[in-house]
Amino acid sequence: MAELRLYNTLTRRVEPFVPRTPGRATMYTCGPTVYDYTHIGHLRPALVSDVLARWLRRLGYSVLYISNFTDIDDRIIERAQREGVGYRDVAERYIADYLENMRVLGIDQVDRYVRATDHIPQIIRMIEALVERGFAYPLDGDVYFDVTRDPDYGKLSGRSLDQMMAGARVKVDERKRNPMDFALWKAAKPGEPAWPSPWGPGRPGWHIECSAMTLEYLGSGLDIHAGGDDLIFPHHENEIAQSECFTGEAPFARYWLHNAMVQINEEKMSKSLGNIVALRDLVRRYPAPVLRMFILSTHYRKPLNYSEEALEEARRAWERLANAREAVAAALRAAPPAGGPQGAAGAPDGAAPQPAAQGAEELARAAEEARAAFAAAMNEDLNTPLALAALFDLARAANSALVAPGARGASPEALRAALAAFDELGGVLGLWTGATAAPARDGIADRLVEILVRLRSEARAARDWSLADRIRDDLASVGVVLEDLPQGTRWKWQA
RNA sequence: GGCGACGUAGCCAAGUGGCAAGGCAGGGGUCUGCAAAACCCUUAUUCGGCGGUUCGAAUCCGCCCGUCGCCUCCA
Repeated sequence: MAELRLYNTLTRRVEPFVPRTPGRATMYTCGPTVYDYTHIGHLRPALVSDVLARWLRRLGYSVLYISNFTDIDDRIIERAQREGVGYRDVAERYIADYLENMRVLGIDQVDRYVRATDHIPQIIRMIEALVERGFAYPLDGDVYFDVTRDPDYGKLSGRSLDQMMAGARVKVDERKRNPMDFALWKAAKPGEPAWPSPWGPGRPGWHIECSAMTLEYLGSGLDIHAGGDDLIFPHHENEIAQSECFTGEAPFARYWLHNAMVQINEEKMSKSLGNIVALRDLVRRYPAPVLRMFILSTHYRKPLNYSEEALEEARRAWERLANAREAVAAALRAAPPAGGPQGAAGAPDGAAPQPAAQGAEELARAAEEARAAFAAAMNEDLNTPLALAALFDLARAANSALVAPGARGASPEALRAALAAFDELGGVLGLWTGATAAPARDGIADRLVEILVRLRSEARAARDWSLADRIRDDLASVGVVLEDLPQGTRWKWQA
């Protein structure tokens, strides 16, 4: 199998993934600052990392994946003061919102979520060491990192200190040694949450918590550090500077992965622009796989424009895959035991050596080709749009086999191979989480639908088309879709 | 002003030197009581524009046009 290759922001190239320790992969993905509801922009890095972790695990890596919440920050404090509640209340509220959205979306690869405020001692120790070694300096209760002490400063974002100074558009704090020095520790103003420190009561600066937590759990030289590309500068640049100066080792992280922004009306979606689409609203309107499909339909390093039309298109595209998968599963359920043990759907190795029909061989081969194409796409910098194309090709092959003349297109063996490919490949992308095209197995609503479907079948048998159509239309109005097949009527809930 | 990314059919989107994947939408056909789903055929002589390199470029180089992002909190 071809090796995994990833685009590394640090080198600006796609390069082979060679982990620090063979067979093991460590990941850290920057999570949100929790001061407002999670929006679709936050979903992209979380989902890309989720799929990356799934793929690494499928490739056989032992993965340790950490993500974080920045739960102390100026905006959290502002919000808490505005609402008259504690900063912790604000953070907890939005952490809960984030986690609930991740749960619904099947984003479940993170081994451990960590919080800045749970690592204050580590952060303080790190700052102390940086001060002792002359990389940082206290100033009126703050502590700043001296960027001129890091000769490599700017290597991630590809800019030099000179350029930054020249292009600086911010009014500089005159007290700092250099305009680009950034805060490691911020002194508390009266009434603000604070932790005791050698420099007086205060709180961590924005970047230090990620360095402290990354080093705490994954150590220096971790494999993959990911996040949105708006974090390249200053957040990740500063993480690198403070971490490498602290440990004396480089690289702090071997591969830096950055996803492009989610846009809306060709403009970045962000809280400051006030154009966010909250996930909590979106997940009520679209099944998880559709939302995953929407994100994964564009390569992670290209901007993704959000629109209702794009979401509807993703819904239809996903339905095509789900329909094909369900058709294969249904055919397998209806298939004769075929000499294999118990021959039920999903029965392992029912390898009865029977001469496969021509079409069946084609389907089995299509399943193999889908696996190969999918793997090749994923290995080439997580090319999920191309990986999806492999699934669409499989869907066409499966559908064709199922309508082949004489029904000779699909042996149980071939069907099992196709279903396994659908499940495994689609599973890497999380396309079968939550809602499926298959009717649920229980629930009073389902049973009532089944009663109506049976009544309609009787009406059809009696050639009472007006009654049959009325039942179908009425069911459609409550979200039930009917399909009359030669074998009988199939129904499902509208995705 | 500095740094960077991108510009492929009606729309979305792969493809980074050898005759332009896939999806959605559209058109024609098959199947169906009708519909849905599905299948078959069809929809870019052309890849923002202009030059250049090459036997050959969407793919490499230069310039131009356009869009977006970062440089300040941001996934």
